[in-house]
Amino acid sequence: MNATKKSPGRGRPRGFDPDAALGTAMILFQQKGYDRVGVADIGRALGITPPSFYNAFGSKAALFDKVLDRYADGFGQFVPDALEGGGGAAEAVERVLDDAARLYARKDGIAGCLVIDGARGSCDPEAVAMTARRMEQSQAMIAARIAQEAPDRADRLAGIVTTALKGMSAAARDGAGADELRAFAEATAAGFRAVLAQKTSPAFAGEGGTRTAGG
Amino acid sequence: MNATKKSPGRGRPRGFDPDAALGTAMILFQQKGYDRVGVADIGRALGITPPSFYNAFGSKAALFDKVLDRYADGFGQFVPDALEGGGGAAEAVERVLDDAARLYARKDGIAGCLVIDGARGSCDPEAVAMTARRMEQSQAMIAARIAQEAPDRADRLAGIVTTALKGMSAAARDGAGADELRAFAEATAAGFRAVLAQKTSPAFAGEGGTRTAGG
DNA sequence: GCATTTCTATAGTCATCGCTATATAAATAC
DNA sequence: GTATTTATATAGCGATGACTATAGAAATGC
Repeated sequence: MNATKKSPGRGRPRGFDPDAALGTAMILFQQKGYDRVGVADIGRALGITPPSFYNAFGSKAALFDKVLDRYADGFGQFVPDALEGGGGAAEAVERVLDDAARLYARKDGIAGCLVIDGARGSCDPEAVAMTARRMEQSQAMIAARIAQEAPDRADRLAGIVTTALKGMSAAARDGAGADELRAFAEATAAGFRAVLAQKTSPAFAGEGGTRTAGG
Repeated sequence: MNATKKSPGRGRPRGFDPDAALGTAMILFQQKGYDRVGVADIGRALGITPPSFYNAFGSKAALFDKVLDRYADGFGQFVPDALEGGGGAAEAVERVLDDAARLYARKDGIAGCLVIDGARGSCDPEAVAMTARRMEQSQAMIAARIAQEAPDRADRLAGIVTTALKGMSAAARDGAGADELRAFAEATAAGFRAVLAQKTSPAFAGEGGTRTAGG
């Protein structure tokens, strides 16, 4: 069942380190996205051939799943860290956005968030579902923090934050620099603070906004 | 050179309408994204076979290019329309964001923006470049409007708007409803207004922000 | 040494996809 | 009518990608 198990002693030992391979694969997935990384690419980067790959990881999708776990425990940890940093919900959200601005900016060919954009538009529905599940978890964490101050609007307010993160991830992948991302984070944080301070807003009151709805 | 030309009279007439086919293809590309739409899918939807497809459009990428043009003249027209609607730059941007919130919400299986996400993560660099070019044009339009009030910060402020649009497009594709998108648009518009009102902000003053930069 | 276990390399399978070679059908020009 | 032009259908090409069948190499247990 469990792939990437440690070699227990008997049999020919592995010619590569599966744990280090996860890091290599993560870089590839972040640089190119799920579909554009082939098993042959990974094999070339690791110096192994397909049978070794499948013996260690089971499938490309299973490797991606493990990479996502590793990503959540490492790079993605900035979200819970920022949320738990003290202050009010507005300060917590501001930290999340500001950290994302710094972390999403391109560095060594890597930009944006693997969970948000690693499988966006992918032809493999399995990979898409894997990222979607993680994204829901992140949004739930953000909502839980906001719920401490605005329990009835927590989901809606958390949606604002995750939508902002998606925008920053896409913009970073499209070439936006750290300064540009920080400007967006600052604006969004200010907007979030304003919306949080409102008791209710037109957008929270159901369908009728200030403008007429078009076709 | 010019594909999708009108049949001038001589020769066997077309068994389908290339102009209507553009609309069908646009729907497919919006629903599934560039990579997940095969030439066979389009042929099936149009009731034609590959030779007819290639005779009419030249290639899948060329068809996508035409679809993007049609999209910009139709659906995408809301951006210049909203920008020219009068009022200040803040009001113009608010209209852009609010219209995007309404238009990006899922309807008949279509969500988000074809230019922003139609070829995101695609394996075909040609398709990616086509969307990137259009995105730059849209950002330039937004920047031109903002430059009427803040010429020295127009590009940076326009980047805030396009990043917000990318977030809304991604969120819509991920399942966000119109209400959720409108809440984000409202927050972003408020934040944009606040940043626009500032003479300068930390994010515009170069590298040093309010928080220490980490690795 | 010998059997067992595990990993590895070569080579290839199978499906998919963008695209095309060939021949045929349906229109106009004369 | 015949020639010309254009679009069509059948069938298949060439490349790619995920994955595997087979056999051989390198470790341990006895």
